[in-house]
Amino acid sequence: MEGKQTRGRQKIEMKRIENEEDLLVSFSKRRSGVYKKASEMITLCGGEVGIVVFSPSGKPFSYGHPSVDNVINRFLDQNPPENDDYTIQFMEAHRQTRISEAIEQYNELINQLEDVQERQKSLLRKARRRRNREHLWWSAPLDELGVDELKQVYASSAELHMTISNHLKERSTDIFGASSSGSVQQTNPNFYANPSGTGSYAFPPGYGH
Amino acid sequence: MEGKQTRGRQKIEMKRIENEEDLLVSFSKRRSGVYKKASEMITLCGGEVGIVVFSPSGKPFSYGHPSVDNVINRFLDQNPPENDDYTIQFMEAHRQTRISEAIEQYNELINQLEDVQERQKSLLRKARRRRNREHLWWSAPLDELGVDELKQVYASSAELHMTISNHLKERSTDIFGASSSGSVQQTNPNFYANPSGTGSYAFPPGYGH
DNA sequence: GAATCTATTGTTAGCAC
DNA sequence: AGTGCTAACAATAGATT
Repeated sequence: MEGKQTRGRQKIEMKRIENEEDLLVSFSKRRSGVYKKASEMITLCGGEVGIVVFSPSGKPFSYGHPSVDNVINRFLDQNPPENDDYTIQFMEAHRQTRISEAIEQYNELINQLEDVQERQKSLLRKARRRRNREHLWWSAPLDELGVDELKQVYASSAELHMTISNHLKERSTDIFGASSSGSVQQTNPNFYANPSGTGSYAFPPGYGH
Repeated sequence: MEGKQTRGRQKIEMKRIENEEDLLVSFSKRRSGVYKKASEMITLCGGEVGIVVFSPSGKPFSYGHPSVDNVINRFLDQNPPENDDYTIQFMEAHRQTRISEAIEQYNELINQLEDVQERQKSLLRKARRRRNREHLWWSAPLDELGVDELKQVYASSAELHMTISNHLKERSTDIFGASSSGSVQQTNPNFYANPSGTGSYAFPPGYGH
């Protein structure tokens, strides 16, 4: 019999927990703690919150009110990251690039296709998160483009057409009159983008707002 | 002189704070508290975290390690929402729709253009969040499509071409031989999507994982 | 491993700046 | 709108079941 039943809460150093087992337990507890804090905040003060957590082993968890997706989408909607934008680049590429150059870039892209295959699968999954109400997003810019830009996009759309045509030809289909026929044009689903930007780091473990 | 300098922390009911001023202070403090808890969790246990908060007044805040965007993107990447997907719909629309029907739908869309103008601006902002490495996302599906699907997309790309052509014509440009010339085709940037899905609610204020 | 316990550390309501 | 104070609450490390 000791004087006390437990040692109670012990002070711990704010550094990574060495013991892997303690670490896992602590992670689970503290994750719940974070959720609870967030929940209390919303209950007391209103507003919305979305939390995404990856465990040390990479397993994803989330909490949100009204829902994670809801809050995240609202956030992304309000935070156009900067100019590392797909659409901006799409438009800029066409603003600054002649058609012939665009075709060149397109050809480069085709050569890179295999290299980015894995990445594209990821992107496809990302594309999946678009909601019903988000249809037409890439047609929206049309109304905001000037005539010159429209011309460029026009050329680009032709490239898309051509790309698909090539896809079809490569699969040896003859739907459009084998490989000849008339109206196929130069096509590109998209143009060029940066080498692969380094993620912009924002907040270190030290916290702020 | 009172016996005590302050009343210290008081117990409060877990319901929305009535006094608006107290509410704002509490929100600010508790938001910091949530950040700190998350920060400690990451420091102690590793892993990643992203938190997005909207204040009662709608102002956005965020905290994340390594960065909000980084974690959010990783999360979205691992959580393909379901089948409310833009790309899936895009593909499905072309899988299930004849070309003539697609054109019909396209015409409907044109008529709806003004109605969805505001929404499109939002979508444009969303599109902006695409990163450099995410270029080509909408060409990615090409490799995963069957021949029949490709044919549909081919028709769709033609519609896009036509759409742009119309845009140009409406602006009375004569770049492509005025309004006649040869290679313009039916075009549609995209097809149809659902009326405007209701957001899927996931987590009520009660928390879980 | 997840739930429970408890002494102890950590968080924060109310108030003032 | 954020910071500092301090007493009173609340979260949790370590141990147990």
